[in-house]
Amino acid sequence: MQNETNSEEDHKSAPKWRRKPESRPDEILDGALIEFRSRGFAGARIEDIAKHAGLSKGTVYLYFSSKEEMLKALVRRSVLPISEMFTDIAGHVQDNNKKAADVLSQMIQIAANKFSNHEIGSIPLLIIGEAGNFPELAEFYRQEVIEASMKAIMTVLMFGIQKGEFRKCNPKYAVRTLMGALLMQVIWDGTFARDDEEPISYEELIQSHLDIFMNGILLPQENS
Amino acid sequence: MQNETNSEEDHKSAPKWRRKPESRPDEILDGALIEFRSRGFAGARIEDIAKHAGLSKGTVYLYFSSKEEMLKALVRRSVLPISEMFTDIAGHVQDNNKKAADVLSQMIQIAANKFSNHEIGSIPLLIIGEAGNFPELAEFYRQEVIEASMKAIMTVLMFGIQKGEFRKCNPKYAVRTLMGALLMQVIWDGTFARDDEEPISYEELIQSHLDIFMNGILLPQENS
DNA sequence: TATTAATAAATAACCAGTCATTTATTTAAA
DNA sequence: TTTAAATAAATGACTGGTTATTTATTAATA
Repeated sequence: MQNETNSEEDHKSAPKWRRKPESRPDEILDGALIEFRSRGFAGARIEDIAKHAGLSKGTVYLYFSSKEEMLKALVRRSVLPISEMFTDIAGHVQDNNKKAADVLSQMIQIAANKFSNHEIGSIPLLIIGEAGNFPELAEFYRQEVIEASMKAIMTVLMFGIQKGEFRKCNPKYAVRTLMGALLMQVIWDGTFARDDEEPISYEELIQSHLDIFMNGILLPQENS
Repeated sequence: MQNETNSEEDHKSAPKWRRKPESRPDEILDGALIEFRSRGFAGARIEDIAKHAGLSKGTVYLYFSSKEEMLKALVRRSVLPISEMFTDIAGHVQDNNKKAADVLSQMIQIAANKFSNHEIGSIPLLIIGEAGNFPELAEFYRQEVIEASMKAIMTVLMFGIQKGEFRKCNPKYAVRTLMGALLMQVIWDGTFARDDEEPISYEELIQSHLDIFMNGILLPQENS
């Protein structure tokens, strides 16, 4: 991640070389995530967070004005890729001639992929633990991640029902059936999984889950 | 918030001071749950917990030796009814001639009922937030609640497969499909639900969920 | 040198847990 | 029955340790 150093001396113009790397705030957030998750927000010590980034306590205040600001930045950082992904996919549903079931499968698989990344999957767990202290943050996450995701999924569900591909169902509840297993896996990994055991395979879980869900929601059809 | 007067005779009630009732530890735990959930374990103040029970700080130490002890007692209190319930039900599966699907439905409905009780449903959320600080507690909950529940459900699933009632599936994953929606609802209620909106109906959600799940897992049959 | 980055030390709150003291209730002597 | 110990329950000021944030100082770069 180093920029080309001042091998080419340029005194006045060009990108200024700084010891402060661009990635510094990100590195601090990485440490913050680790500490927030393992000690809780109140229990996490700034000094420990700094240590993860190879800095001393005071230095993190050059990048974040407070502990709370770190938490907010952490959540913000995790949110963008998710909502983008979903609205993007949903926008293409009606255009192509894919089956709704395939679109749905694809969405869940992509989501599973995202959330299997610790940096993204840990955030909902953090919010669950801190929602009482930071209700605005929980509300933000609800809107930007959960409701955006639900909306995208419900769109496809309704589309599938409309087409006669899916049985009639209430998408408001069906979406919870669909997302629940994924959430459960995220929580399992971040809370209950032990080091000494074979981890649950996201891939197999999602495959099994989609198999049951699709079988449960598809209308029996002669052929297509 | 005054005491119900003593059963024996007493002429005047002095509001300032109350005799130690048997229920006192439970009242303290109720307050602890509220504070732990809204501030996190580290952020919760003993004085606030005490206030919920109408006591002063020092008094809670007559009942619990430390904050950590309160947390442990809180989890312990919530655990017993759950595991009892499940092992009890599972034990009766093979005896009667119910369909596996009906047994499963019943189990999920009973579980939903239990977890819709705030005192029980809040505990997994608490553990998710504090698993890093109290790994033994997370492990305890995993074994006593999650694995006990999973085991009971998987028993019924395997029974249903064996009977030819259910399609072949891997119970290890199917149980996650089944429990996930319930977990999602618990988290929704405890983390993201707003006061200004119609709450999601457990009953309707579970009905929809079971409908999809059963439809997804049942073998098509002529008649029964 | 001037400026920015980083640090280490200092400050100011905060709060778990303790304990000397107060208050209600019970016991039993008068 | 009245009254005065004795006991049980509850209190809240206080202590000690911890840590977020600020400030003074040093180091590195342009």
